[in-house]
Amino acid sequence: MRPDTNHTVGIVDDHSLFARSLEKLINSFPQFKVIFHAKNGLHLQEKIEASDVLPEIILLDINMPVMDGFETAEWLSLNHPDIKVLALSMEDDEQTILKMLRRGVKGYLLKDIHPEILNTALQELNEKGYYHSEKVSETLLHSLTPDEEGRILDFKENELTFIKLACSELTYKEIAVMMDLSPKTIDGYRQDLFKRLKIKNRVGLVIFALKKNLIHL
Amino acid sequence: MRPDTNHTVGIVDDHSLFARSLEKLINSFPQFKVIFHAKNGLHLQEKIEASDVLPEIILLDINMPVMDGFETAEWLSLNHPDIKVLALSMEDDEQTILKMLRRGVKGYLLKDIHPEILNTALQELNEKGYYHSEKVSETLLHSLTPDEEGRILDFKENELTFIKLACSELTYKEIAVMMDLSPKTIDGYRQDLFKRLKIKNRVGLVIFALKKNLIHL
DNA sequence: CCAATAAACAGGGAAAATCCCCTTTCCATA
DNA sequence: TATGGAAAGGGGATTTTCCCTGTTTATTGG
Repeated sequence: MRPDTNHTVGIVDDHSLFARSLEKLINSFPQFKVIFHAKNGLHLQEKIEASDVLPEIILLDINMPVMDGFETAEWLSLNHPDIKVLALSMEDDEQTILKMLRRGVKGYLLKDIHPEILNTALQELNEKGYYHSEKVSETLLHSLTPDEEGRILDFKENELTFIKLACSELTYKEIAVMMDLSPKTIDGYRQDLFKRLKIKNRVGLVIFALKKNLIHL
Repeated sequence: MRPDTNHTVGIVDDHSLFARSLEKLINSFPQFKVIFHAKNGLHLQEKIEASDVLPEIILLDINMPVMDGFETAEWLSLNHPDIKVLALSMEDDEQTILKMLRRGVKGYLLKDIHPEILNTALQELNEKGYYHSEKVSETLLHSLTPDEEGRILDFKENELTFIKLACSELTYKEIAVMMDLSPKTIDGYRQDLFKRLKIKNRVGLVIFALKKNLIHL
């Protein structure tokens, strides 16, 4: 751990006025310093690939043209998994939050930001590696309880991989090979999921997975 | 046709500053008058369902929290098909434009709006019932030519219905019944599409349909 | 520690659905 | 009349789906 000063922050936000005031706010915190702006995901990629000094934290707006927050978060988690992403967004609906969390985002803030909250969030991101507001924790909890149709959405790791693979043109046999399991085991997963999720066939599974953001197109 | 004055316009737009300047601009046109604002789709529903004097035209922002432009357009086309919707959006990518057009939007404007263009658009909406910028016409044309993978995306009506039904939990037999065709004909559609679209199975079709926005979740 | 229980994993077998290649019929229309 | 598309069909291979059984591997309570 290094001294608690001069942690670097990047901002990706479409609304330039808002972004600028954010920057001022952040720079007023002694430990943090904004090192760059980007107005969308593409712009961010360029900036990151150009410079060699990377920010430790990135504030990421979800609503952006060109390359939105979801795509950007995905790219960051793949290419720079060590950068902690704090998502900013107007929407506080469960789906959106889950979508971002699944893409490896480390924190989530609604956009009407109080200085103290932002400060707390940045602090916790640094110290604990994540920040969860009550709203987010609530969502996490909620996602583990039955959905509107009374289905349990708590999947085991293997089930989740199966679902993802089933949402492709792969055959069940091929899925079995990929997961290094017997085709019969795969069939077990399938049958169990169909029953639990009350779906009739593989198309149903694909649709379910998409609706619940278990997979992305 | 009634005299060319005082056509009513509704605005649905998140960015309140922008929306307000839009309103001023529109009210400066002699023939048009803004009768209400809504800050998102839900808000719009309430306003529409409350009042009985409906706008003839609605300017609809695509990027909105809570209930976005796509959903809103869908709702409007189902519940108020006679209201002409002019979509406003930052993004000018083909997919987005097509998505809105498929939802019955009558015109599409990029958001950096020149007063004359807006005026033209409103005029044409009233006179011809639609407004197409060069960009949109271009997109329409483009959508009928082969896609990135060299596939032809020009579907006949029956094929389109088949695709949509195939993206559900229905069986091919059931689809045949619904479309009042022999199962063998359906099988013909299936086989032909698989070949043309270079896909392996029904899941592939679902994914294709979603990517091309032929269906919505 | 051991038995009871649960779970993940694997198999057999059969019916249904999907997938594929090919032919025939019908009909519009150039 | 010829051409081409849409609809319908035959027949067979493959895959999916379903139900039931059995084995192995934790896990937990006594």
